[in-house]
Amino acid sequence: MTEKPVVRTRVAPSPTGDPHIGTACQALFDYVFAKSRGGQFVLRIEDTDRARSTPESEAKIFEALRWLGIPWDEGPDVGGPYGPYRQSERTEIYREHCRTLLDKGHAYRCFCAPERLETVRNKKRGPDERPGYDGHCRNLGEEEIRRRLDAGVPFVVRMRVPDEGECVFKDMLRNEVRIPWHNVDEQVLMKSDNFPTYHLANVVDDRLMRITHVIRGEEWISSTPKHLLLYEYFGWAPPEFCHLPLLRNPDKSKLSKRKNPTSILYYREAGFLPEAIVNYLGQMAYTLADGREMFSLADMVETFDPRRIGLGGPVFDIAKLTWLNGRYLRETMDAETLLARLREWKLSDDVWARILPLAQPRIEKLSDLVPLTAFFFADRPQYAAEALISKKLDGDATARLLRIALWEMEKVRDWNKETVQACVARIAEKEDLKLRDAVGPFFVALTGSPSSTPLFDTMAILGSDMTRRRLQYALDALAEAGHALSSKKTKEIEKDYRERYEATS
RNA sequence: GGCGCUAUCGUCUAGCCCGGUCUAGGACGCCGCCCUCUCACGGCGGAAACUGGGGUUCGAAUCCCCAUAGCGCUACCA
Repeated sequence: MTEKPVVRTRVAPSPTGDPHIGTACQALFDYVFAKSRGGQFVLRIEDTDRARSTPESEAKIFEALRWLGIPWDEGPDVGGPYGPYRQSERTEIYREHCRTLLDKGHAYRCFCAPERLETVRNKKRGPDERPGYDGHCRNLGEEEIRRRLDAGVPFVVRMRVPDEGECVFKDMLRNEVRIPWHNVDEQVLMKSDNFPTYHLANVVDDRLMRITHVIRGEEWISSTPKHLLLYEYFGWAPPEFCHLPLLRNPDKSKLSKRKNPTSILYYREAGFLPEAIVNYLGQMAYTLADGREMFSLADMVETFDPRRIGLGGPVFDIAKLTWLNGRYLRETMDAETLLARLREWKLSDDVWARILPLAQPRIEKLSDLVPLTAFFFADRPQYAAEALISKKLDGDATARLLRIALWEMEKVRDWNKETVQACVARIAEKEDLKLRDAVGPFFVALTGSPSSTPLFDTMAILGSDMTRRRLQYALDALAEAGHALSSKKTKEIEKDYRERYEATS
């Protein structure tokens, strides 16, 4: 009797920015699938992009998933038998596997300069041409390779892809997917910094970590042939593939922070409950057979049937999430529980201990306190859009300032009073504004009033996610008041921003 | 442009695999009414969808083909 291998799934986020609601959704389905089959769920950190990955972002992923209550059996923080679970700690493994491919002739070194690749990429290609790389270094002679290696010419390793035939694979949720090999790019496997790309690392790790079911976003369908080919090159049996539809913005495009709050931590700050979010996410492209709309993670595990996963990309609708959240608040807790939850959230002595020193000098009666500090506990402060505008800064200038601030603040890694102050000061300087004038719109956007607790302390307490969300709200308010940043205008600002801010940073 | 995926109310969806029971069901949002010291909750009701065209069939939301549309991928990002 052959024993069926234990079902193992994984979520493999890359720690570049805020923990994304889409990652949570994918993690949820991976988790539920594994658990419904008595299996294990693994968290792996894909930090092979060393330019963009940060430890702060990784920590936020743990925090967000833990807060949501989706536990992992193995991961960088808890360990496990197939570690390490952080790709940056597995580089030697990838290098070995890369050597194998090179030795077997399944991969080749490419010495092309980035500039050349740029040209190749931008060249308009005919319908019969392979996308991506043009195969320039595909058949270099031994000698030629040696010569460049000796000369220290930087190179990448690319996988070889057949010219003929097609890749046919079965997706758990779809019929056969057929993609002609001819349309598959000869992807880079090893970058010139000697780090692997997603494609190599992902296949090697899934194999070594005994992943049986790759449940991931639909955006990966077109890369699946590459992955399958790698399994074949290594002589490994591939796992099952299951591509989940992507969460969408209200305009149906892939869910993005441009158009929606996507940071899980923002939802926490705004007062959403983890069980409501998990429940709502479970409703994205999925329904329980009995039609229940309120269900827990355990309910989902108990009844999970992957065949009930729909394939249309669901729009992430905050209004409906809000309604569901309200049901949890009023139907699942008594006053005592609610109070405990409120304390767990923000109404704690710890938080008050940070707020009080800012508020005390500004009150004359005890009764002044709550009105003065209410905005700390709100999601969107209430104010008229005109309040954001001043003589020094008209509506358009304010919009520009806030837009730039949003970009700059994304880059603040360790969010505290000092870093945030430096950030705003830098913007004021670059925009040639006195700090005093620049700060006005921030006060209103963040606190709802031009006079309030000190800005930078306030920002530190609100936190990165909520601060940035409120700036976005302010931008929305300005847009409604006739100061919308068109996408053209935004592009102009962004170009200008990149030139003036990044060169010197 | 190329390749791929998808397609039921504005949104999340049931139904589709195993055609008739679908005058297409539920939920969010919206509107109206009721409850009520206000508001909210709750209750009741309403407007609102099978993308189009061809087949197959006695019969198609359900099966097939084409068109269209949306989305994704098309990086030394994942």
